[in-house]
Amino acid sequence: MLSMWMAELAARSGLSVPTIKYYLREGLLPPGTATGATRASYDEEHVRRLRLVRALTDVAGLRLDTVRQVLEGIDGAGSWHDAVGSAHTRLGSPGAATAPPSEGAADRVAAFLDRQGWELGADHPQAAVLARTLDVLDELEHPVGDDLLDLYAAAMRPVAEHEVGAVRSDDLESSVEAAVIGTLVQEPLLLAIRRIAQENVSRSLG
Amino acid sequence: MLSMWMAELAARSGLSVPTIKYYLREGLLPPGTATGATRASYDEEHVRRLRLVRALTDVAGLRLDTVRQVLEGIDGAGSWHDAVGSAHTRLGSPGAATAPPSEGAADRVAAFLDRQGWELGADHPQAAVLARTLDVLDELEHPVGDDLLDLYAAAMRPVAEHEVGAVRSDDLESSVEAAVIGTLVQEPLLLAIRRIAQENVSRSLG
DNA sequence: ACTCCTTAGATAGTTCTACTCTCCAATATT
DNA sequence: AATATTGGAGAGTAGAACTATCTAAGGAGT
Repeated sequence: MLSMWMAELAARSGLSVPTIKYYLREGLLPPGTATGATRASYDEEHVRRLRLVRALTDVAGLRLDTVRQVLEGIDGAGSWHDAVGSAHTRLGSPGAATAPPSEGAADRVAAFLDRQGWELGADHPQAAVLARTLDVLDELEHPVGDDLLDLYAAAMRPVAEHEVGAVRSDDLESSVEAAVIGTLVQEPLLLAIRRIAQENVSRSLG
Repeated sequence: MLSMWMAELAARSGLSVPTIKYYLREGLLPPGTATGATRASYDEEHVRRLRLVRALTDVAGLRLDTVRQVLEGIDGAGSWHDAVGSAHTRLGSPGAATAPPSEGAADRVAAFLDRQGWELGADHPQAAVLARTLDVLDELEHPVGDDLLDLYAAAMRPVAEHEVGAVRSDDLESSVEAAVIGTLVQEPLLLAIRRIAQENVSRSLG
């Protein structure tokens, strides 16, 4: 099964032919190899790419233009670190345009990163998400303390170590793709488990 | 500042008057107390509610109809556990309609919950999210092992205990609202910290 | 060679979400 | 009395993600 036509690509990916054409137009799927003016053949890579696109939209909840940027990052990345960094740079927060964080929140985030021994440009999007979320929690009169941030960090440190260590492949291309999957598609697992844990803890406390 | 008119509610919440009217129509904001045929007065609760709505859309990334369902859960909940359970029941996955999970994935989730000593109806939405995500990861040829699930559970257990323990208020109403905030609005904090941790671990490994 | 079917490529239309605008009559305010 | 604001209802709009239609060019079977 080295190559296939559009109809089979649609069948293998579970998407309709018009949807795949739309993804081609939007630059989410590289064009097939043209075998004439009205024919192009696709291969296994195209099937994988389409499945990844759907995972990033349906499971990770990304918008298509974000998916496109993340995929461009995959295609251009030279290492695991590049790929993850590139993906994170393009992510920001799930919702709408983020207002700039307050100075106080930015300072708290800087102190937090310092406490954890983590280096990160202060202009990194995830630092901005952190600071902005702290602001929103303050506005909701539900401020979170530095102890919670440190607890989150303590919880995520071994998780991150395991996840990064799990992707030790010689194949750079698939390793880079695995980085994005491991970061974005596994997020719902972590959140679902947190929710389940919360429900069980709260039940056990009456 | 016991009560205010629409114009001031708009100013205090940062939303436009038409948007607030829209939220009233959609049942996201309870109506003010009418003081005549063309006048209604709003209070501090309305300001808080509007801020919560924006936090749930902008920060937690929920859609408005999901927000409405979650808020209805708050208004009807009798306990922390009820509120969180109700919110989780209405959440499902971030993206589109979820296909039913495979039998194998459902079995793995059941075994996982059993290993962790967690009780949860097999029909609980978060269990379905878990199973469905496992299926998607398999389809992406990026299967995750039970060890990762157990690692996530070990990481989330102390987090959940701290979070649930942090909400010990005598005021039931604000406690129930705090449950939803603590669950949903704090999610971006956890995810951002995971991403930052991943980047630092991967940098430290070269 | 002839007919039928599929495809690439382009354009236009649809559905859904979350607003945003416009009106109107009924008040408040000045 | 003149002006401004509000509640309520309906229509209109912008963006995202498809979906449908059309055309011309191949290719497949006979």
